[in-house]
Amino acid sequence: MEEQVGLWRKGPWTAEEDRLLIKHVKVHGEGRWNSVARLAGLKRNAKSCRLRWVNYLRPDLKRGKITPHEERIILDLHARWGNRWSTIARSLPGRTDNEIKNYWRTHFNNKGKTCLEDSIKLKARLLKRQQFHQEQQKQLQLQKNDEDMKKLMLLLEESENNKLVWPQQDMVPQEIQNLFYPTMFVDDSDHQQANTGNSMNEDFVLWDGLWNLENVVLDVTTKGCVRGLDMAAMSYY
DNA sequence: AAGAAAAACAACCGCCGACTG
DNA sequence: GCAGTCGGCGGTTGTTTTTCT
Repeated sequence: MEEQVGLWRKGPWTAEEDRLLIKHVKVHGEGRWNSVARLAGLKRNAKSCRLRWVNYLRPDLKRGKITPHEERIILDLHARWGNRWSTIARSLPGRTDNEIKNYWRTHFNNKGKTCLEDSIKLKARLLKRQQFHQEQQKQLQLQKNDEDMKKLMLLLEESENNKLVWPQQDMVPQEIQNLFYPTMFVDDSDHQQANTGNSMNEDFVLWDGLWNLENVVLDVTTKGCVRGLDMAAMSYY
């Protein structure tokens, strides 16, 4: 058995190896990884075959970046479970334990770095994100202004054609009111939506909280380290 | 534009628990 | 009860890609 170990191929998988493994699993299903190599004609050991399938070839895997929503789940579950990556992965369909583990290590595991390094990097990252955020807001506002102006021109044109007059403000159509006095018509339901609604609003709420965190974090990092999840979470933002 | 540093990704290793003969 | 096998998990390392200076 020992002499066979030397025969196992190592290193990156080739497209042909992937094809053989996929074909084998399609026919025989997952499991019995020890026989996979023999049956599929692969020079890979059981562990390597399983890992390749689980982490890369499985059809239900989700590709692409970890979303902010997934990130929050990871943070939350890591606070609860610690490094139990497979447990965390079960709450994120399409994501593997390996992926989550790598993501955590890259973004949150700052062991061994000094507080000064943390604070400098944090500051730079915050500034960058803040600039990006402001730029995004500016673009949105410009776009909205443009649309509003078009709407307004249309309505005015319509009014002129129909010779409409609005002698009192309460007779002004709601659309026109909104264009002129948008802030006057924000009601509570809007705020509730901001707290519980779509991801866009959720992100704004999150950002607001995070910008406020900046001072706290920088203050803390000058006095000493914050340990555990909080520091990890903050250091990312 | 180029080199350095950081981030992201892929894969291996050792350990452990469950299962089986 | 025990040894061997298998599958799964978490830690770690190596490689590639992206970003920064």
